[in-house]
Amino acid sequence: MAKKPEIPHVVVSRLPIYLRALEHARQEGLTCISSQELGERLSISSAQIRKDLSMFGEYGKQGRGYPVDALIHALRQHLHVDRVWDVVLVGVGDLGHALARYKGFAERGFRIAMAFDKDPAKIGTTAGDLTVEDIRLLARRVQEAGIKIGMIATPAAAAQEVANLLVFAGVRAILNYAPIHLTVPNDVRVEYLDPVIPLQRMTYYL
Amino acid sequence: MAKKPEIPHVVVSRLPIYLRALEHARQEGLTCISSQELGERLSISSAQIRKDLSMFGEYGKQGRGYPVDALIHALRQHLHVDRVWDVVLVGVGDLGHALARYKGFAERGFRIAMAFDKDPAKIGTTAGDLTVEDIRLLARRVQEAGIKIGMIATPAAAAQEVANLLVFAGVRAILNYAPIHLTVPNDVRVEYLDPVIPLQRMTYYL
DNA sequence: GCCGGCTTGTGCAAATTTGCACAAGGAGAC
DNA sequence: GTCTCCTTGTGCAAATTTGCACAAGCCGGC
Repeated sequence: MAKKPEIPHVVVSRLPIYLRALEHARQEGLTCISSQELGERLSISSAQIRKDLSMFGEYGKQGRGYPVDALIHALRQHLHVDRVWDVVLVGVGDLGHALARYKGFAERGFRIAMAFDKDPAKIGTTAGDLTVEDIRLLARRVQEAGIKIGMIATPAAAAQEVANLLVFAGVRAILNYAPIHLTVPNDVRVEYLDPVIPLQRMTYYL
Repeated sequence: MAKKPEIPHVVVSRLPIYLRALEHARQEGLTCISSQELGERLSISSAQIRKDLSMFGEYGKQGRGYPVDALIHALRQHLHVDRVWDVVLVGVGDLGHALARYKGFAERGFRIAMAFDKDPAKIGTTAGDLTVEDIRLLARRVQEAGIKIGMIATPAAAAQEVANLLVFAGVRAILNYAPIHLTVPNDVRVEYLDPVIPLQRMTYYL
């Protein structure tokens, strides 16, 4: 299943956006949606959407558009979110707490299964419905649970070290809230969510 | 000052990343850094970095690299973060609180100047060092203060309405944490920070 | 002053990504 | 059944983005 060569990453990166929009459309009661309608909702050209979706199969019906339910199902399969992924959270400050309590993860296929911190004052306290554990236990706990996804919500100074630990524990995908670039092995993916970066991208145009 | 035609957005979008890395380098005491060194730190090719930077002027010195201080200064100017931007926060739930208390904004040129919510139970309470105000006062307050940047941390259902309100109040750049695409006029920029999107981008490869 | 070692800035080519435009095909009206 | 309307999937061309490779240039050592 060599996927990278087949599907360019730009396309993959748009799929979750399509999925989210389709789920909104379904909630509105739509059963079928055209690439044009979807494109207008997302400010993406309809040709782009058709070409992207055609890489995974012919889900559309000429004259009607795409059946919403079937397409949601197909996208979930391709994105591997037709299951629930356990996630490990590291760093339980303000942001970590907000993440632990955020309902949006569970609704869309992710479950924060464990939370770690290195501050003794935090260990043993609760975050959402989790008990914060000692980061020294992370490797074993994550390994045993087979968790593949980590979220880093620590200060920048600790982030690289935490990343190393996560990789060591078997994590293959990291969502990094800390404002720093992480260096990881090639087979580990990182996505960044430093809020200042998008702000600075916008001020360029102001 | 027609900037869009001159500098492609892909380039602009990398500048804040460079800036952040340069600030880290400076903290380490580096006064000069080569495109290769910077590229290795960011997993970006050195040619890419040289080409990006060359669009703004010739800051580099052959044989040595780029002077860190001068380049930071120049990037800040081009990104318009050589000043402090006031930001208005809408939605003071868990996430909104975390944002209001986050120190990283102030350190890098942004100040959350006001916070609004529509829940009467929250209005008047504090978030960080702000007092939460009634969203019905938003338009006037934001307009008077001349605030151009907004952050939306409300549930998805309210986000579009809030965006409309912000635009009406004169906001020209929106950072949207709600998991929904926003439709705004062409001269308004939006950046998205729904954490589930990057997670789903990564599970494709797991 | 001259030489060797690095690094920049950039012309050019390759690769990737987007968008146009249309043949093919399904659905409903009558 | 036939006709009309609408939308998909895609070949091809255009536009954008990346990367190579090298001349030009600065620095420190001798």
